[in-house]
Amino acid sequence: MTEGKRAPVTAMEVARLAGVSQSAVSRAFTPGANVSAAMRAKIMKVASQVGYRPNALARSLITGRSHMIGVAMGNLSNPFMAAALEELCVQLAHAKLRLLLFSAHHETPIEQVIQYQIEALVMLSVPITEALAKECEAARVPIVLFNRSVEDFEAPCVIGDNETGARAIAAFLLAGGHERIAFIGLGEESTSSREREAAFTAYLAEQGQPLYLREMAGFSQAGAASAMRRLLLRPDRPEAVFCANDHIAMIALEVAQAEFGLEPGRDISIVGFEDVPQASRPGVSLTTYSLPIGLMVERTIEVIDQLRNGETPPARVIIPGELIVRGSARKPHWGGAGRKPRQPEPEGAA
Amino acid sequence: MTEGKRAPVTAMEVARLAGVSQSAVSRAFTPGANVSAAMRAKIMKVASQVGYRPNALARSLITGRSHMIGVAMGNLSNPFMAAALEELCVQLAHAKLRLLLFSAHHETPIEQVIQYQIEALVMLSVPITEALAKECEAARVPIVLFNRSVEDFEAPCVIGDNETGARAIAAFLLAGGHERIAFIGLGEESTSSREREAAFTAYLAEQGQPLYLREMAGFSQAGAASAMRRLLLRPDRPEAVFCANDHIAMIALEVAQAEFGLEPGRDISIVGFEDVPQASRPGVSLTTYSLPIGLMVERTIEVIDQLRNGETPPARVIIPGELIVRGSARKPHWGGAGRKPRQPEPEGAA
DNA sequence: CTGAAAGCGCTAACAT
DNA sequence: ATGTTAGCGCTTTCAG
Repeated sequence: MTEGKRAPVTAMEVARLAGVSQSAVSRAFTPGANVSAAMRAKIMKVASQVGYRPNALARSLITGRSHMIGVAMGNLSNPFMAAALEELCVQLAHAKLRLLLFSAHHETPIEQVIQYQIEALVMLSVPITEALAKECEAARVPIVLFNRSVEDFEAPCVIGDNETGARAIAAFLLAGGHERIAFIGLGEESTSSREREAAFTAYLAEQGQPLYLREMAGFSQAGAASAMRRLLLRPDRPEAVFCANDHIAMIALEVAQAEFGLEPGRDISIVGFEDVPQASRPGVSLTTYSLPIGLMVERTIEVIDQLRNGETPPARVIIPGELIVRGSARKPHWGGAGRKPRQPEPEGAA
Repeated sequence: MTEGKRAPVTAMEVARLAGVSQSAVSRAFTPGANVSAAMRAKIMKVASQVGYRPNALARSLITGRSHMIGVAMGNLSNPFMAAALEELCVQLAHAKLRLLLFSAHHETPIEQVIQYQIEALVMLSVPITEALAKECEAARVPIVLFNRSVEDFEAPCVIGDNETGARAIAAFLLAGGHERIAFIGLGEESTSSREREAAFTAYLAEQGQPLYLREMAGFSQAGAASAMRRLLLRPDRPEAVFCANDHIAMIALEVAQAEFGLEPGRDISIVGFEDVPQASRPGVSLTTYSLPIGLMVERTIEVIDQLRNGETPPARVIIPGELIVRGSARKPHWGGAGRKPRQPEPEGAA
């Protein structure tokens, strides 16, 4: 260990080198502080020479604001989750907040995260466990739910307009003249899936054409594929299938094409929810209800900021989307529900 | 603000309540410390009653170890990246390390992350910019490259065996009797793409059958699609296309099917690299070279730990994969390169 | 506007 | 084995 592991530069050293007090250095690095321009310039010069960077940990310790936000994520193989996390990452950075990531599955101990003095916890489409809720309450860490509703626990949530979306899809399928209409859900733990299903079946029932069949995909690719297979193996297979999200819908699409030789949009209609980037790809062309991730994240950060400032955010922020008609489902003859499909946008591949 | 925002419990308070010194409380919460079982029990009891949790920030300040690892991610729409991040998240948590996430694009200021005293920075398949390298060097934050090689900057990296993989694919395609063989790369910034291409073309040349065409996808879905279109629009279109990664390959597959009516494996052969979860789906069935993400992440964390302990990790860790033969490319008649395809594994859909 | 002094909550020598 | 005493690097009164 003869390695010259020189200690990192502190404000004290900068102060000495600049011939000023240590608190002057602190002020120089504090945006709205009471420092003369001359002093600040002098300090900044020395600081950059020696490569000084304020220690955020020490600062947080004294200000009581860590600027860190915990994010609990579920399975990233759902492209919507990946997109949401990415957007959250960008917008949090823009709001000068750090993102402390952990996996909600795999039993990551939440207390480990809380110990880092996070100022809020965002649940990315994952359920709140009893233990987690208690820990957060005790530590006074507010929780924000993204793309998921509250259940027994009280917390603000930011979600897409599941009801309007599911009803729009039901109307679209009915208008397309479909008779046997099925639904593939995610699972009972998913509030989004439940809400979408409820609104969907309610609308169908209102129109005197109740849901034909119902399957659950669970949270695996294989589960989604088997759910679709069960549907298509029926003697009278459904004419249309509404899937609780695009991820399931895309798998359903593949099963219909690859295993049953059905052409989506002609032999069978498949509709998703969320409008993930892949949905617009040539080989997918999924009809779906879009959820504006950018806006959802924006509102989420607003909620976080309110929480950080001791204000009371709305209990429930619902973001409207729109029906995106592409090729995976037969269109009504009058050609009209929803807007015209969006163009594929530039999307990363690295 | 009449709200009872009681301050969080400190070790001092616990000490008072338990009638012991504050350092005793500290010791009680330090695994290998010199405390009697009785004292620890007494303290733990009081602590849990008042909901005390040690402040990790204060601890880090004094120990000089934040236990935080910065992770710079690129575009998560590439499923391999999503899977890698997820695995990293789980394994870092298991190693008692926190994951501070930020986006390498969108110019997130790296210094903001460094100020949090991260102990290492993992670059998830994203390039190191000049500025970033300098900042990290000055702050003495070691960098680890994941799925990406070094270029002008010196840093340990953990990568898949691009050379062996690309050569295996080339051999497989040659054995399949393909003559016009093309390559779609990611872009010159991607070292993985470059390495895979180099080994691929080298092997083809060695066998006296040089690469037929070469296109670049760039980092967008649209770019990958157009690259494939350019290839297929040729009067003598390629018989086989090797794509630098599965993400590109899956888009190429869709373009071939949806826009040109070609059946992969019969009319055209398409091969990817990495073996993402989607590659095994029924409608995709992509022949590819698998990269074991779990192992790659494991080795990455080993490197991080060495760095944290002042040891010198290997400059380059290369993880072997294996050729996964599925249906997207014509197989050799002698039926033999590579192993039999893996079964689809349970994979999240939430 | 600037400097001195008092901590933030905790760990790590020191004593005992 | 336990308590006492210094700080970690910084912000924030409080004087001047």
